[in-house]
Amino acid sequence: MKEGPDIALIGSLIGDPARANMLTALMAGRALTPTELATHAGITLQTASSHLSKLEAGGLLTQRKQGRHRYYQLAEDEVGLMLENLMGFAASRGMNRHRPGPKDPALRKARVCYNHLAGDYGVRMLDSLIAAKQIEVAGDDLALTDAGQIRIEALGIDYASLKKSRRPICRTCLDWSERRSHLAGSLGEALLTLFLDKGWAKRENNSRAIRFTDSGEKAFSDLFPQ
Amino acid sequence: MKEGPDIALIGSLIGDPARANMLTALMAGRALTPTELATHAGITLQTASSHLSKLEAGGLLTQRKQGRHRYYQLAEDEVGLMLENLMGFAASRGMNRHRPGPKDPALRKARVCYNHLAGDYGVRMLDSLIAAKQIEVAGDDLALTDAGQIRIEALGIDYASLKKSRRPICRTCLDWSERRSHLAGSLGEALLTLFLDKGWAKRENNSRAIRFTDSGEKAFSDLFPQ
DNA sequence: TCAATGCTTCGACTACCATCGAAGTATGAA
DNA sequence: TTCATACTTCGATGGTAGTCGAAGCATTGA
Repeated sequence: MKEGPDIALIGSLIGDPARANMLTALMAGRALTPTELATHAGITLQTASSHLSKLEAGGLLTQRKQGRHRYYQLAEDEVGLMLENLMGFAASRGMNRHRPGPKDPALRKARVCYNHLAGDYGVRMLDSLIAAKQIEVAGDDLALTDAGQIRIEALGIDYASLKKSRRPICRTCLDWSERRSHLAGSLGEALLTLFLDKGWAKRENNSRAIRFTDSGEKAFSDLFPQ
Repeated sequence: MKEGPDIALIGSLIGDPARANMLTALMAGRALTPTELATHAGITLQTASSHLSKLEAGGLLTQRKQGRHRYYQLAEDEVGLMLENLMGFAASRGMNRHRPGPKDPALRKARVCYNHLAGDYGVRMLDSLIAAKQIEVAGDDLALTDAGQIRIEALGIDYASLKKSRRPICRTCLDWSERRSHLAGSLGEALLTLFLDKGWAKRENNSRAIRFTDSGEKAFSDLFPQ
């Protein structure tokens, strides 16, 4: 056995179906009680309690007591991202139980993935950019075209500062509800920041869902026609 | 409860320590044989074979046959990325394997690895041989010096027949309980055989543990002082 | 043809863990 | 105080998966 991070520990935590169901339920972002999570997972409260303490000990969940309830939620954003990544991978392998993606329609429509836009809107945005030849596909990689550069500068995004960073400007990120790629990288982040700054959309609190305003919907459709 | 990609399936694949070790070993990018992977994971070939077919069925690995060897490697780049992501997460949580290796103290002290001596005693033996300049370290490889050759012949090991074989005489093998190298190769095998033949040590049955007799302990310490 | 090597399959064993009933603890309400 | 709710802990059970020995199959080399 070599040195290195213990992926087996995390794997075994996620590997139990009951625990995986609870984690999936918690990915909507809301905090849930053991009773709720037990029904999500189809197990009794005692069993759920045992699972939850293991997940907490493993650093995946935190709990807070409130009256006689205990609320569990994902420990940090990082946990949600790690799970999202796993789900994307699983979905790409056709490892679906029933219907991929979050149950919550709001999450399915638009949500934060890492720091960029995911969900139906995220996929549509990338499709539209490619169709307009502002982003080019080269194998698994994406590249911003000259037209694309002009376009994002017109939107008020500082291309020079994106270029300066070591991070890739455009990257694909597999969307686990849509099973298709959306736009990640520093440009993905800059675009989401733009939407939020312009007031076109805002994050739901305690959730990774993003809600577009009416004017935001319109602006988005104009910018990224289908 | 039933929607969403099946992260439990992947989790359980990664969740077994033996499989996690194999995957970690394969993250270097090279294709490895079942035999190699078995030693990496510290399990027998049979067990490794069973794990490998599960990993292949799960889409994490592919194999190709080449002569009488089978080479396993990560199925696609995506798999490596997913694992890297997991490792990054695990590392960020400080989830490093705190106590690697077998629980059983006897196994930790001395055991068979492949066909040579591993565990604390295995590491000590190699250290001692290097300190006595009977084995030379050259990068990842080991070489028997002239002094070493004389020494092992004095012990009654037939150097000529070792030389004849195609197998390397000295090889390093990473010790999964000690996290350091011990001596493998035909010399490693010959030395273990010597210990067993002289009655200094014997294999516990139904285990890979090796138990040294009192006289064997003494002889070992004389031969390989710390 | 025979022997050696590399690997898989089969069968049996064992250890672990998820599971749930029952009992115990904590909080809040009547 | 007494009861109800929410949850945890304990103990027992059962199923499953990891493990290895033995045997079988395939390839290579002599």
